[in-house]
Amino acid sequence: MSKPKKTTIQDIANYAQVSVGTIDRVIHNRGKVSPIKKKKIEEAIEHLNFNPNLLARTLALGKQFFICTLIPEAKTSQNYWSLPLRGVEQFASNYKDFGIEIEAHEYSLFEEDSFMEQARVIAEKNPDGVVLAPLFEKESIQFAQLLDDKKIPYVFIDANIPSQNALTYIGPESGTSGFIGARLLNTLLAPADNILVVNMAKGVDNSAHIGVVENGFRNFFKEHQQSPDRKVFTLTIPSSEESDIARELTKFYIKNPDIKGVFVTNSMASAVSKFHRTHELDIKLVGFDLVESNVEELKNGGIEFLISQSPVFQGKRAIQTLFDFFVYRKEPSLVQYVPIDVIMKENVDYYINAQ
Amino acid sequence: MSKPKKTTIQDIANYAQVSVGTIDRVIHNRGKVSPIKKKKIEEAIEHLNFNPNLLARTLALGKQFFICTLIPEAKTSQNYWSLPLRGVEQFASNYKDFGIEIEAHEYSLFEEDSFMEQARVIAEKNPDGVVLAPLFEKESIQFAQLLDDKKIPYVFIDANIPSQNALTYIGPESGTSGFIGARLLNTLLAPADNILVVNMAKGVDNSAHIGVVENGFRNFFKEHQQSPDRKVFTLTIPSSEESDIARELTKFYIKNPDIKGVFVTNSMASAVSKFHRTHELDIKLVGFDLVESNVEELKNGGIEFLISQSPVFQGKRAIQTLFDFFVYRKEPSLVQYVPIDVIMKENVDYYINAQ
DNA sequence: TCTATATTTGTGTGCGCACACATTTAGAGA
DNA sequence: TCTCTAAATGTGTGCGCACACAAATATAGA
Repeated sequence: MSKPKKTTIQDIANYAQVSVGTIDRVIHNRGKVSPIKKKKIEEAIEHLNFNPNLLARTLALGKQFFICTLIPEAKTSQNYWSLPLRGVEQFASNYKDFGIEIEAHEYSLFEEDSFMEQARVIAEKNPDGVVLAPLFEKESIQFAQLLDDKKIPYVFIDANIPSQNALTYIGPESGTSGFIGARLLNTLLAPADNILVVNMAKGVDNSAHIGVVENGFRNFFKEHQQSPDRKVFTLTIPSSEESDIARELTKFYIKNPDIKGVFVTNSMASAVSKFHRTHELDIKLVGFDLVESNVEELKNGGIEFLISQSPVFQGKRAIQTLFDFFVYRKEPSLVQYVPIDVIMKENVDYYINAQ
Repeated sequence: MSKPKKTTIQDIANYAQVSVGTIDRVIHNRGKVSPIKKKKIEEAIEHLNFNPNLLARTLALGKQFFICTLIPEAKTSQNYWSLPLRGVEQFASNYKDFGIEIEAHEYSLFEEDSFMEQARVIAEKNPDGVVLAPLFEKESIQFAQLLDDKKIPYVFIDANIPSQNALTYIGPESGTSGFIGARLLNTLLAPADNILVVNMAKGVDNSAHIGVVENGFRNFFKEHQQSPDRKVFTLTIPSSEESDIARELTKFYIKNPDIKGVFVTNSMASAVSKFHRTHELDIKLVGFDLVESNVEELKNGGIEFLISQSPVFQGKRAIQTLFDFFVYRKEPSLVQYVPIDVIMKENVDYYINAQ
């Protein structure tokens, strides 16, 4: 086996004729070093292509990084929000010897208070970093500012609030998700078929990104010539209970019996699909996220396409970004868009297995 | 910051009242240890939940892992085969301090000899592991058996030869790729539209996986009711030169002017697209791989869908599998299918950026 | 010129583990 | 009971680095 021995601090010391202590000083910019030796050392580093061994460094430092996550609760492993968490844990377990410690906190998507409470708990713990899914806009801004004050770096995942000072945003470009949804639905429909967009949110006002998705969806139809007969409706349901959804859909479809395609802007498309099947409605459906119930409906044909936004990857990347920031002092780019996957019956299993 | 100190060998030593040397013996199963102490130590390990610190272990061992890759040449960074290589290098650079060393070897997709020659070179170097894209079936089997003899573990990527003893196969389930291609093309066409499958290979006989893709494609139409008027043709072109392709297509389209959709089973869909555009043919096109020329045609509308098989991920995973095998003695599963991504104009940029 | 004090540089220890080697203990033979 | 050897266990060193502390050198003040 070829052994191209890595160059070590000691090699630099020999080459530059100084002791390792001095080298340490120039590497970390601490203490005083005479300009002459400093230059000599820098040359040696350059010449011998020295890169500190991260293992040895980490071992010597013995630092611990304590990171808290604050994302919606995932009651079962099939829930969407278990996926980013899985990514987080995957990375953390790979790097546990580097001293990464994760503490997961959850909030309810339907209770702003639960968000605030967990935010407070986290703030008291003074973590080294925070991973945040800022789905409640107002409360998230408050929390972000608190973290700013405490100089605790945080990253947003899944939804972005560009006005804040997050280290980075990792997630989809929401508008494009909507746009792609429109494109997919459009391939399934005749030119004049009517379309319905279904939003589910307690108050869309405090979850701006849903609006962004719908805008993206509508933009597709603005950009592409449409039959003047086609209409695109919106229905907002302030709940994600199946019974509520069924009631609102019934009400809507009675008034508008000619809907041929539906786009659901959150991960509850399965509820709509079940309604369609129950009432034997032949309506094409496009939704979001590979949660179990959606996958089931995808496989039985109730949903045509699901859009997935690399949830596991988001979690993984979030921790990695913080890790690189702590260990390498690497400043991430402000926005890290993730792949927007198009999932259908035929490729769904590969996604589930690969995560 | 909370500091849940990891338990170390020394902790075990104190708890079990033995020296670290003895613990080392039971952990690595070397030397003799009295049953009594052995049991005590095992209990301590269990009780204190001891996991050896991988950093310290790696540092102490100072081992180097030398891995060779043998995949088709990528003349430019835009070539498909630069992507798995990128994955390989990404992983290797992340883990360089763990002693991973990569040497990349290439062969020409049109010269079996170049494959054999590089195989020989690699064999002489006695690497610790090999990553192989076995696109020439006969030669790959030869090489695989040579590696078997030398007890050098190897992994297949992108294409599989199940009869061999590869540590694992990492890549798509090729049949499904074809099936998905069919599904996508089908959504774009009217029920009776005729379809053409284009293969490009010097000899399809020595590249079995192309046949598998086409079979998958045709299976879709067997499984789904078709108009009896629809015909699915196959055209095999023994070259990937644009001029050859144009000539063969001309010949074919003159005889069969009613083709409405084309499926190209390798990464050369762009050549077909250019032909279509030149001759103002309105034919829907589905192909493989995010190579630059394909992306261009995708964006200008000449290609409707591209199927991508996580090329970067494949490379990354290949090295990771070998690494885990060496370091943790982890036996991978025989087959690791990767996601089959559906790419269209709207989401293509996110893929390119995310890799 | 000789202290007293900055300034600059060098040395030693530990991080957690693997491994060679030293030391102790148990068992066999006389 | 004593010696000799094998079995069992303990100790010391190094991996490459960070950091506290010790040592050496330069500078200023008298």
